[in-house]
Amino acid sequence: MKVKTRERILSASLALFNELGEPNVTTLLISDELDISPGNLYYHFRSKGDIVTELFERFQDEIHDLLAIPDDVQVDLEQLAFFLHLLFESIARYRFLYQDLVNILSRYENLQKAFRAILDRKESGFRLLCQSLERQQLIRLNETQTDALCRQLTMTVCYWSSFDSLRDLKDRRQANPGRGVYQVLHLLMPHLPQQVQHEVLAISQDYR
Amino acid sequence: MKVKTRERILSASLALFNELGEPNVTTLLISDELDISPGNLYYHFRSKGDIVTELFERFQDEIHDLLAIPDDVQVDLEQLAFFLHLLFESIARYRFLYQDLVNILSRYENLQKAFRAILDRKESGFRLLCQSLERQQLIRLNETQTDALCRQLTMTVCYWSSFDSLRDLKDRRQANPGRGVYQVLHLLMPHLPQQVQHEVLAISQDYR
DNA sequence: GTCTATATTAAGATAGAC
DNA sequence: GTCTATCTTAATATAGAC
Repeated sequence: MKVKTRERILSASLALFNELGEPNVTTLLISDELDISPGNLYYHFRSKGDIVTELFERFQDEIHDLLAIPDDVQVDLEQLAFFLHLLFESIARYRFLYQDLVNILSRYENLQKAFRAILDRKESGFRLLCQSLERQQLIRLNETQTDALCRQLTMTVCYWSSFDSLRDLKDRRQANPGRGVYQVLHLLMPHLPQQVQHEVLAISQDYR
Repeated sequence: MKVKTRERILSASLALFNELGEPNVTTLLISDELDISPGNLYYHFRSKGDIVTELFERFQDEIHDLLAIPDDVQVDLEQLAFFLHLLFESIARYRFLYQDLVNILSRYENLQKAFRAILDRKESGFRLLCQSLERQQLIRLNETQTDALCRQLTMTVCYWSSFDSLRDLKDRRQANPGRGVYQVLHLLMPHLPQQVQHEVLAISQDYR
């Protein structure tokens, strides 16, 4: 017994949730997957909701660390792309949350407030990053534009992977965070000066 | 018995699906709402899936008509905004489909192909509209930009209303298509020449 | 900590009377 | 067309032995 059962339950649940969708995964399926009894599973978690909640908390911690952006951050475009990559990866690791968001938040009401806080945190993060680009004269936005852009960015990181996975719902094992980075960079592109656009275009091709 | 029961079932189901989420609505709840027996409901529809499928087909018809855009369409920006408004309204009327998309498509596999076709149709529609704007010199896009933009537009009309409704999950009765139009117009904005931007900004304020 | 067996609940669906 | 009564299935969860 190298890895504790509790931990194995969490990791198997996460894999199954992502692959099949959380509502389609029963506690029986999870215990089957691990070759343990359903009773054993319920010894470690008092309910399926507790598993979901604990996974959510781990996601929350990850995202919290990632979005701890200092007010005076200086990022170049390469670093920005890398940040986006990490963000899309985090979200992809817990993509089951996003794929049936309304359903999950309505069945596990305890997650609603925290989830909204994550969205707010994302939008604030994008705002800081835009400001950093502005300080470097890499971008020029008025307030209205910033609002719309940051909201659009927040929505895109939320839903891109779900949208992308509609192409083939068969193969849900993998997600491709690179395509998301590509898409987001193209959201910024039209706001950049000509020569910077070419630079970003080159970066975006790498992520494609 | 003015309105036929079958029709009443469809319309009550749609309302409940949109408000509570399709997975949270049981056949019993639907029949309760209409003060008919569950047996009666099953006389009219052989399964809950049949109700979902029929509602989907109505949505499909609506969207099909709306997206029947001629190749050589000429639209000004006002008309474009109005088109977006109609599109967001159609989607809002059947928003239950989008709010738990992965879940619904995985449980009703018969809808997958048709749903993907709708997405393709949307993207093609946006492509035609972009081309129309280009012919009028209102916008200037290369091929890469057009691809990224049309994909972004498609994703936005899909998920905007879900995203917007995360603000307050309590009140799911209403959706506000105007905010979506605003958001989409701001996606186009940076691609437009200065003076046109002001015009679109004014239009977008009306929809806010 | 883990198992087997079982209770509980609820949803989807059907049968047969009216 | 509509009702009542009931069946079937399956998921969440618990009890008690090992």
